[in-house]
Amino acid sequence: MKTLSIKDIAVKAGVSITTVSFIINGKAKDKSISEAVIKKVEKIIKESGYKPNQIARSLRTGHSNIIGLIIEDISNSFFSRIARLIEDKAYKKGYKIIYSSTENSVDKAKELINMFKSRKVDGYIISPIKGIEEDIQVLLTDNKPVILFDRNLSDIDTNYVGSDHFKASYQSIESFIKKGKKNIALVTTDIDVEQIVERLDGYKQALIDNNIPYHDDLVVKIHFNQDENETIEQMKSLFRSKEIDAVLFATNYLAISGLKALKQINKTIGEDFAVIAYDDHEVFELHTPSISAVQQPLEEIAETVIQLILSQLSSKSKLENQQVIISSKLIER
Amino acid sequence: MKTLSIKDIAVKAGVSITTVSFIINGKAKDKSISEAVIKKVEKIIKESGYKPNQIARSLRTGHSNIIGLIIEDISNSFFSRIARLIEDKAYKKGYKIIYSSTENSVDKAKELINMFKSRKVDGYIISPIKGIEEDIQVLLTDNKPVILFDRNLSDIDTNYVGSDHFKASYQSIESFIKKGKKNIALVTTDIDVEQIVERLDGYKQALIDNNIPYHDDLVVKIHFNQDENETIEQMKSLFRSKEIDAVLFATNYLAISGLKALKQINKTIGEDFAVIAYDDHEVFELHTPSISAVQQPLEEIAETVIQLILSQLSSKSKLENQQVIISSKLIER
DNA sequence: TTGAATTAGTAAAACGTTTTACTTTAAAAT
DNA sequence: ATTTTAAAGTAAAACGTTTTACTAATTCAA
Repeated sequence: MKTLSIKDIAVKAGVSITTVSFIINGKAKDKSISEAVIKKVEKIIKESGYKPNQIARSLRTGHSNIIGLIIEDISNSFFSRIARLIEDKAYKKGYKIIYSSTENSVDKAKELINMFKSRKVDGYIISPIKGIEEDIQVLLTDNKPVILFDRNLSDIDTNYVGSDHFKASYQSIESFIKKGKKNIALVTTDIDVEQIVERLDGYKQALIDNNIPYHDDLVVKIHFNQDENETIEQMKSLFRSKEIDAVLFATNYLAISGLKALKQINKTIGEDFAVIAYDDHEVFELHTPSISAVQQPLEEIAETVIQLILSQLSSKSKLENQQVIISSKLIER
Repeated sequence: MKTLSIKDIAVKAGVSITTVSFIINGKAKDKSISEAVIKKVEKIIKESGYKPNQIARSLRTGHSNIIGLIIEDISNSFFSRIARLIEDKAYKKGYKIIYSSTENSVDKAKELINMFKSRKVDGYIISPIKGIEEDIQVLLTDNKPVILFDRNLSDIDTNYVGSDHFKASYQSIESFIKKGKKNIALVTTDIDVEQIVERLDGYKQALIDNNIPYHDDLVVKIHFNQDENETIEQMKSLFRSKEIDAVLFATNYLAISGLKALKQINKTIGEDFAVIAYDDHEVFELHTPSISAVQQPLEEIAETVIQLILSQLSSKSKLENQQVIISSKLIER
């Protein structure tokens, strides 16, 4: 069964393609198509189950009602939750989301942007990595709405939604210090993205402000994408060799690996060993003892992102760029 | 800056559009375009950064190199992990994935199928729900490759990849029985999908085969999409009111809620109260005590799905439908 | 009663590709 | 010296829409 085209409908209704198109797009009134014709055509459309070919439509109009979402890794719960929220909200406004993971590869990120571009997505929501500034700039000069989230790119002047990573990190370390911790470690990753750097800066600054010397060897940078077992080994050696009494994990998956490491060396979390994870995760609430975590307000972030992009999409004139910083919450458990 | 079209390239190179098209599509040799022209055109393409408009391409060719993936909920780690694996593998073969969540709504699922259809995706990977049989059948009569996974639809004759839910459930219950458990509960959901039904059947059959009477009130069906707190309350009343010594959770998110419930009523898992979760999750490994789980072989499932769909896509003739059942593993912790 | 305005609708161009069927020139075969 | 074949390339149709500019018929105004 050949799929129906607008032409088939036109023929069946005995009117022109133009007329059908006007009716489909709600412009019938405007273009003075009679009520009778409208009814007749609509009936035929309903009965036949005709659905306009969006590809043809996009080719003609230049837009797609699709928003591209580029994230680091959909299997990371932070991103998958954000993605779900964004998808939900976009869907309600008639937009679809295509998403794809960069896995922190600059090449893949560039490729994704190109793919989205050649598929004529209407806007971009990107959790960016360094090295794609140029590509994003091209989108901007092309007048495409771009919203960065989670991480900012300082060289790029566009919209950004994120939380205050510096502050959250700073406060986490301060909470350790208030509890009398002295040897506070930071386990982070080696990827060079603003949000990770800020977490490191917050760590450093909190130490300095509290007259605790900063020791390079208390900061472990785990190679992104490395095998988890290796990560666990690295952490075990950190936890064993140093007199650490507290550790901040800069991402939730690092914290999870960290918990595994601690379990393996039978080190218990408690009075003399405190832990905070960045980005909450179900594991932390259920862990015994439960684990404190920096909780980013996912719902708010998603809401802001989608609201920003939709207002860009609907406004004909270029809106002013906005930087929205939403506070994180330290959930002490 | 207007975006470049194939025509711009043709003009710049002083050749016809046809020639450029042949070169782009690697048909230059075939169509006897001289080496010199090929080189020249390729150089211009490289320098100008021209990327073919995929929309126009799709309109003309009728395919998109996009595979649609329809799942229940991307924020569920089972699905997000599968999605990531599928995306990865598809990507390597030059296919992109568009995914979207149904949230177990028949209407949304139908809408998604329609959206994918009107966007001319080349194939469909669907974790289906009851009520969309007709829509899937339409895809099939339309000769589109469809792979169902995780759950099968018995009315539909197409490809399916999944694990043996009946068996895994059966074995889980048997393992309880071997440990001397007598009052074994099942916490499941009320959604009417084959995979959930099979888990219930496995539970029942294992009891029967071991001469343990089946009690209706040991099976709790949690309403899908209901607020988690309500779920937790329901579970608390189950765990408190009955003399239960073991419980199988039919999904990982139910198990997580269950663990929260247990924590709230201070019931500890151990000698006289055993737990198994269906679908593994990081929580279970790290929980104290760690929680046994039925582990579906995600990698294998993803691999099989993608391999099936790719072979369908590349073969001109209709291939025979395959039902691939991959065994799950009960991880005893 | 004529010209203007309104109503109801349509023909055809355009979006950017791919692909079929064709042309022209040169080389090879007879 | 003619015909055949091969090499190198191109014109134009087609994919399914949207949209602009148009026509024809009717009504209205003066």
